[in-house]
Amino acid sequence: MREKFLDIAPLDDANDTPQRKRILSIVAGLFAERGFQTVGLTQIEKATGLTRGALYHHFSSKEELLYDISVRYITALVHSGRACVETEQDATARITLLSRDFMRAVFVSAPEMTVCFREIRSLTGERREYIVHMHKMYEEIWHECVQQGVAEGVFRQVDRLDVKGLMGMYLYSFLWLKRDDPDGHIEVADRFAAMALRALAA
Amino acid sequence: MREKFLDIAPLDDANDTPQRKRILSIVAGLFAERGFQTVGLTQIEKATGLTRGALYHHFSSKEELLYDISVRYITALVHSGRACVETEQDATARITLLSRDFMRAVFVSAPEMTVCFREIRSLTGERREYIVHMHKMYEEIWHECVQQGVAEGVFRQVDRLDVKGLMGMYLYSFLWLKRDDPDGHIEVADRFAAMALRALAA
DNA sequence: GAACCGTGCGACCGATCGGTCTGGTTCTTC
DNA sequence: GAAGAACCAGACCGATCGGTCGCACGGTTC
Repeated sequence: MREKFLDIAPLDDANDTPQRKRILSIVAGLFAERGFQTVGLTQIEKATGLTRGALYHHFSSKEELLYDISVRYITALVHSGRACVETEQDATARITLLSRDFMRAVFVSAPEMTVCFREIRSLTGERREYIVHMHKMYEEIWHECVQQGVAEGVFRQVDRLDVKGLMGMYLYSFLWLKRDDPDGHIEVADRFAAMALRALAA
Repeated sequence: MREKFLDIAPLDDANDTPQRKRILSIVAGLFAERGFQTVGLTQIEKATGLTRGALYHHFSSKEELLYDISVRYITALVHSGRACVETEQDATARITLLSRDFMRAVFVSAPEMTVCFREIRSLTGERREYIVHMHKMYEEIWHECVQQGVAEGVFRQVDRLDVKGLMGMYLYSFLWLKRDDPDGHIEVADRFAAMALRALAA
């Protein structure tokens, strides 16, 4: 599946300059707060302190900005999700760790996550397909974790619908998670993990 | 709280003509599919078969279209939610009925629900406040149901965070619920109710 | 000092945006 | 038959949209 998307730059971020990163971070905040379509290039100019020419020196289109923000976030999430699965052995511990990892991602990358999940429709063609694909990849990580628990006998019979329910519980958090409490997301993660484990228990 | 918003028309839909309803339904589909900001008046003209003058005869602005779609959906949802609570006696039955009612709303009013939950940011001033207020009202219905279960002793100690988790599980469904299966949402509702009851059980 | 290059400036482009306005037609209701 | 609601046709408004282009500045390299 990956080779299908090889021509969508950038799949690696080796060509990331500090300036590019700075722009992406600022623009992620704008897109998250006001929405991709609402934010005009004039606002981006003001927020970054750069003019149009300078912006188009770093990026080839407004959509590329959106894609770069999204692809960096979702790729990092999938990678850290896989790392969680490899770290822990039994299904219960894996779910707990995945829970913490996701809430941490929501906490530290709230704007990027908001943009990545709410503005997919503004992407077109292969770029959109790839982000959708990565979303599915992440859900797959949870699905496999849950199925492992079923195989171990600690979870009841569970299918994709139950996993959708879990994902919803977690995803919705980007709309209400408090940003001022530096440890709040850990408590949320543990409470949600407890709910998930109760809902899945054999 | 209600009197605060009395000057936002329309709070009752007595002045709803068939044509207004037709326009709102079509536009809800457009907004849900492509987003409020993306859809221009030219597209609305094409989709409704009306010209600009005719549209502005029925509505005073594009934002009013968005508000009318949202307020009708969320008001109906809160009303039917309250009816669910009044119909059933014990907390378990109430949750089960609320679950069915919500999934039915997602099924029959998917575009309106999508618009109401995803395009709030494009509303301004009191209109936005009112829709946000109604969202809280709906969450309050669930919260009270859950607290009743706690008081009855059938649920464990539960707070707002757990309710947020439940709401997320349900809300997310508008993104993946199948529209072709006429009874699919009932199965989803019952499965989700079962998950909720497991997660809340004492 | 000439050539080059990464970076940035800002005027400018055609297209489209939401919204207004004039003028006229058809239909129902009193 | 007067009134008025519903609607059509479409020119027009100022503003803004995403994007392009030619040029300038400061360093490096030869």
